[in-house]
Order: sequence, then C-alpha cells, then structure tokens
Amino acid sequence: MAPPTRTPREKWIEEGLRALAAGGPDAVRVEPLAKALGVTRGGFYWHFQDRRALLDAMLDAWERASTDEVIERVETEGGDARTKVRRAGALTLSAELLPVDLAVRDWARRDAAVAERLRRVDNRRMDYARSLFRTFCADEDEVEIRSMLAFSLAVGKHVLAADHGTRTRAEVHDMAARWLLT
Amino acid sequence: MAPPTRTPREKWIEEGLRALAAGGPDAVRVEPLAKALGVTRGGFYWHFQDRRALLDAMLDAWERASTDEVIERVETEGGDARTKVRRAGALTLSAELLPVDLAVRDWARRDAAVAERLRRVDNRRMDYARSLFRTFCADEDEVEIRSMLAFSLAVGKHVLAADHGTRTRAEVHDMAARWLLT
DNA sequence: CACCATCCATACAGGACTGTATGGATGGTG
DNA sequence: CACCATCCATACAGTCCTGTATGGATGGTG
Repeated sequence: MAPPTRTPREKWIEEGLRALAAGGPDAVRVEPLAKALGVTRGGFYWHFQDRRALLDAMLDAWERASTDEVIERVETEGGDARTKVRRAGALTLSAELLPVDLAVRDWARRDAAVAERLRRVDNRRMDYARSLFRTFCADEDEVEIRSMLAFSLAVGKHVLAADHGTRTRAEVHDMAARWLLT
Repeated sequence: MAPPTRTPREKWIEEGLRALAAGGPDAVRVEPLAKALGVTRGGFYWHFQDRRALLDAMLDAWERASTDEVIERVETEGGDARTKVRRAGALTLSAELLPVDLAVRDWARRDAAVAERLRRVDNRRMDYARSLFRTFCADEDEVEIRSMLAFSLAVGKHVLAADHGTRTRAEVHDMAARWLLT
C-alpha cells in the first residue's frame, strides 16, 4: 500500500491554505500553486475536479484542525477552566491557524457555503467556551456575555490596528482577559 | 463652474467602494466597474493614473467618512458618554460602512500601506472611546480594558458566526454592552 | 519483468482583465 | 458660434489564468 506519490493531494491542500492565508481565496490559483510546488498543473487535475474542489478540500482540513484538534489538545493538557480558556484562545488563533481563520472569516461574508462552515466552527468554539465559563459562573446570561466578550477579544486582538500608548497590545489583552476571567 | 460631468471621479470611487465591500480589493476591477456604471473604460484612465490610483482614492474617501464624519455626527447629537459610545459603535459599523471596514481590515493584512491607514483610523476611534470611558471611569487601566473590549465587541458582533441558543445576537450584544458600560 | 496506479509535462483554446492610443461627442463659456 | 474642458467608445497588444487532451515517466506489485 501507500504509493510513493511525489505531490499528493495533501501537498496541494497545504500549499492552498498557505495561499489562502496570504492573499485570500482569490489568491488560491492553480498555476501559481504548481509553481510554488515546483511542478506544472499537470497533476492537479488528476487530484481535483477543478479549482473549487481544492477550495472545498482546504476548508475540510481547516475545519478539523481548528475545532476537534484544538479542543482535544487543550483537554489533554488539563488545568483549571481559566487556563483552558486562555489555552484554547491561544491555540485556535495560533501563528499558523490565525491567518487562515481570518481569511475564512472574510471569505464567509461573500460565500454562503463558507459562511455555513464558519458557523459550525464558531458554534463549536462558543460551546466549549460556555462550558468552561459555566464552571465558575452561575448566571447563564453572564456566561453568554463573558463567552461573547472573550471570543470577541481573541479576534479583536489580531484584527484591530490601534496602539495603546505606553502599553503593548499583549499587555492590554492580558489585562482584559484577567478582567473577563474574574 | 461645476462642469456637468456624466461619470465624474466620485462615481468611480463610489462604485469602487461598493465592489470592495462586496468582494474585497481583488474585486475592484476597472472593466466590471465601467459596466456597472453603464460606460466603457474610456473615461476611467482620464480620471485615474491606473487601478491602484483608484484604490488610493477610495481609501481616502473611506478614511474621512469613518472617522471625522462619524465623530462629528455623534458629538452634535449629544447625550451622555454611555449613549455616545453606543452611537459611535453603531455609526462606524453602519450598514454602508461596515462591509467596507471589514474589507479594509482584511486587506490591511497583506498591504502595508493599507495597514498604516487602518492604524490611523483605529487610533482615532480608540482615542475617542477612551475619552468617553474616562468620563465615568477613574482608573486608566480600566479605561484601556473597557475601550479595547468595547471595540472588540463591536467588531466581533459582525465577524463572529456563532449562534446564541434562544437569544439573538443583538440581545447578547446589548447585554455585553451594558456590562461594559456599568 | 511486465503491468498498472500514480503523477507530470506540454500544447491548445478560450476568457477576463490591464494599460495605451486615438478619434470622437457634448455642452458651457467667451 | 467657435472653442475648450470634459468625458466616452473602440481597437490593440500583452498578461495571467482556466480546463481539457494527450502522451509520457516512475516505481511498487504480482
């Protein structure tokens, strides 16, 4: 088994996600991808029906990597709920996953199928956040408020461009997170 | 004065912003813009050096519309600081300005010049938010935390895709805003 | 070692767009 | 009414991409 393929399906998906992170869905073009992989487009249409099929496969891979895998990693590492919230936030918006996440988020605004995927992903994340906040917060309204603010803060940290005077963005984020986790 | 132009500079900018909001900077293409305006590209290159010049002009227009004009409107309408925060949030992310804002935010991730513009805009917004929070919040750290969370929430409201069970997004946003303005 | 699954190169036809050049058209102004 | 600023249409050359077709190449398997 396991035929020794040179540029298997996964390579195209991987390179596609790189392109998506760097330039959005419009930047995921078969010809440049092939160039980046050091081949021609010849093999691409053997793996994928067309460009859209690659995009779908990329979204499948992203969906798995940014929900199940993250939650699983956080749970196995353990710790109390407060550290888990921080860990989950840090992991889902890690250096590799963050750019893809933001690109998908923007993409979802103009593609209903992508929006539906993002909804599934964000719902899983919010459900996990709620379950953590519930462990130290009785009022259900407050659980919802804190979950929403925590998620917003995690995204805002990377999406807002403002400065903070003498403080760094990381410091302000840390202060705000502490405020939310009290 | 006031020459009776048929498709003046502003029309191209306006239509360009529409395209940017709908499909990102890659969707701002001269030929489709001309088609949408009911003309050919003939006149475009009379107004603009090239496509990039249009993009710059669009950003100029957006920068003005989403800072000075918003703040001015909020200030003339008056009210206490808490209502001003809400008004400013609602205006800067209004139905027309929101899609452009999100598109620019995504664009800024891959264009340094756009990032610099966004930084200017977000700084003006944050400065205004700080000035409002300071009126009922003494501790400067807390002013920063609340400003950051309020701004994050305003963006998160439109960027997150999660559901909220029985509640609507608007209800959760309202609860969270009340929490921040206490 | 022949075969077959897997992958690649090349060529072709077509589409969408960019920027330039050139020759109008249109309507207010002197 | 002639003129000039303003704007538009068309044609052209060039770029980059898509998807299809076709003929290999390569290497593990029976």
